[in-house]
Amino acid sequence: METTAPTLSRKAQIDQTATALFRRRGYAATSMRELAAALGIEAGSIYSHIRSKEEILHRICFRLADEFMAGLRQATADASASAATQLRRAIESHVRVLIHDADASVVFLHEWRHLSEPALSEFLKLRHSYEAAYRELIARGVEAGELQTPDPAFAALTLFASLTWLPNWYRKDGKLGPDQIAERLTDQLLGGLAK
Amino acid sequence: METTAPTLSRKAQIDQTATALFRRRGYAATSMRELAAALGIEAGSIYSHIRSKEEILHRICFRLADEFMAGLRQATADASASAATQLRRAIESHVRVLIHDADASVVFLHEWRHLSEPALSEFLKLRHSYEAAYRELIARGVEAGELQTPDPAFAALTLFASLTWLPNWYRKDGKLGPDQIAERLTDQLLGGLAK
DNA sequence: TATGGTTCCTAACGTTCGTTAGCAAGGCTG
DNA sequence: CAGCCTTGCTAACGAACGTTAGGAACCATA
Repeated sequence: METTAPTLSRKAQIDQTATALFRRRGYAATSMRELAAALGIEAGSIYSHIRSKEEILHRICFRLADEFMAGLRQATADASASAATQLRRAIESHVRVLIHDADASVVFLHEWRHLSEPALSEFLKLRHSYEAAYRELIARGVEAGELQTPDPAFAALTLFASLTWLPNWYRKDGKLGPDQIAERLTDQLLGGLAK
Repeated sequence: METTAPTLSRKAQIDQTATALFRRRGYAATSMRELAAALGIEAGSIYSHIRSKEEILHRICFRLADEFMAGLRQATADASASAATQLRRAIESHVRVLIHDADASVVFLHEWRHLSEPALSEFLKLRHSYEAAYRELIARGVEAGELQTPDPAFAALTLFASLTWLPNWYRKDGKLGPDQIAERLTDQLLGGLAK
């Protein structure tokens, strides 16, 4: 099981370096020669490991989509938990992914538009279903009286906004951990919260 | 006064078309030939009106910075108003700019990083002072007991997040106007609000 | 009727882009 | 030791990039 890891090693290294560059400079403004220089090799050499520049972006975006989706599924797996609890768990999971994979998350959030079809449509479908699940979670919580908010749709928007903005200010050495951030978000945006 | 308007007409048209393209495809991914095609002319012709591609971006970013700054100054001009009232007015003004100049706002929010020095540093300084003013406004409101929030710094972050996210969902034909959005933001993010 | 400003064209410049072909060195596995 | 896989190189391809030069209409004002 450890024997296949070195096989993907260089490719994973390319993904990781590209992720950092895509985040800092943007996908379109990052050239393959820049990426190669950051890796200490020549531009042509990259193509021994990947098929195209967009393939890297594709891999980043869909890997993160998988991580976010998996977190959501896990958070909502326990059907006996209240909607508010499921929501808080989902937010916690989302924040954890954002923090643990910060560079890739930013690429996922902002560079997906440079995907070409049909990957673009597939990506947008995933994103839509993810957001819809959150909206439904909030609606169920409000309906059950576990959450209070004057406008559920508006609360959902504010929630996504805060989650998307998080990588802009989060510092690893800050005083807030994932759980505390998730708690604050839930409290601040959704009034009460039933355990 | 109307005679100088036609003089700038073509240049303004270039700015406007470029703004829409920069928003949809990103600055780096938008070519001068694309921009020319959208204008119905050849690429070289653009340079009768502008000096460089970056000059367009520069003009967009700093024009919006001016608009946001002017709104903030106006909202805080009345020193006799409470901090909470000044904050609500500032948010209202910000939302109004976002909605009225949606394309340019998105470019302002996301494409500024493609500015080169020294414009980049100048831009960041403006942005920092703008955010600092909001943080101070919130702090003053909390100190005066007009606003309630468990964590003022966190509330400021959530506020900027919601404002930045707004162009992503706002539709002109939606049911919420600028004032209602500003009111909801203030209420949702800052507990009570003294008139 | 001359002049100057605005507008746009064609043609091309030098550079950079993503990508490919062909080859070679090194290491692991049979 | 043979073969394969990984890794990287040099050199170059065609395309696209931002930008410039030089010229030509058009339209206003003097």
